[in-house]
Amino acid sequence: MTALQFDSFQAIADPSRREILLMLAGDKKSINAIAEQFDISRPAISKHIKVLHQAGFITFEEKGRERYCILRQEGFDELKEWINFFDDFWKERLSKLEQLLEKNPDIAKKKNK
Amino acid sequence: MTALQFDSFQAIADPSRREILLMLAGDKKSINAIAEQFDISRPAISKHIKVLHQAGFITFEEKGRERYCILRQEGFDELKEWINFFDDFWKERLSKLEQLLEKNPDIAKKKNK
DNA sequence: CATTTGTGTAACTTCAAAGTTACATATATG
DNA sequence: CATATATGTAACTTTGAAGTTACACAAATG
Repeated sequence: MTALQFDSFQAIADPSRREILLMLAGDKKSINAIAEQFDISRPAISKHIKVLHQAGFITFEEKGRERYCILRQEGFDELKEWINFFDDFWKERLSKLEQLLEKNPDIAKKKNK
Repeated sequence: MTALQFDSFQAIADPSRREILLMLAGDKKSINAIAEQFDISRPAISKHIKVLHQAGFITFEEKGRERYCILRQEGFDELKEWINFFDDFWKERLSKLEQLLEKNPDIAKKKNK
């Protein structure tokens, strides 16, 4: 893989990684516990975990030889802001339309050319 | 490319495609008008547009030989729901903590072991 | 009608993501 | 201490995403 750098958008592009995040919303889990739920090999999961960590979605809690993965709220911030931008865009567009209709109520009446 | 299928998560994983979406938030734009803003070739942009369309982020408005790209609100729904799921998760977690603190106000006091 | 313009796509190349197996290492356990 | 367990990682393979160039074609324009 040689993951140079993963931003949050790339990190969640992979279905397995999204699946892992969902699992961790239930509870923190060890790498092996996560790997058990998948058909792919344990090292493959290990790499996915690494990507999620680099992208800021999870932190670790070492417990002896086990490493527990824990969801990290801040990892979702970039995505949330991105979505919010477009959300605001739609809202603004709607309010502009409403203003327009308020001033020109006749626009609402369908005109055939 | 031979894009088999692109879900919305994969669609926004590419920086150029996110850039295109931002551009379209300003106004609808023809394929060429979009391509002009990028260093990559026009066919490359054409493919990105195709992906964004397949993923539901944009629609087209044909105008003679020009094809205008228009942002489509529904394209963002899947992402929004995904983010909302985790948002709710954090909120619920916070409210549970608050409930706990309300019943056991002494937990808040730092205890050294 | 000939030419220019806007776009789509096929064929190809390159590169990195995602998976694998094999091995290393640290901790836990009998 | 020997073994089992949990994990990381190097080396390698395969696949598909992203880019390119070349070409096709329909619509606009002189």
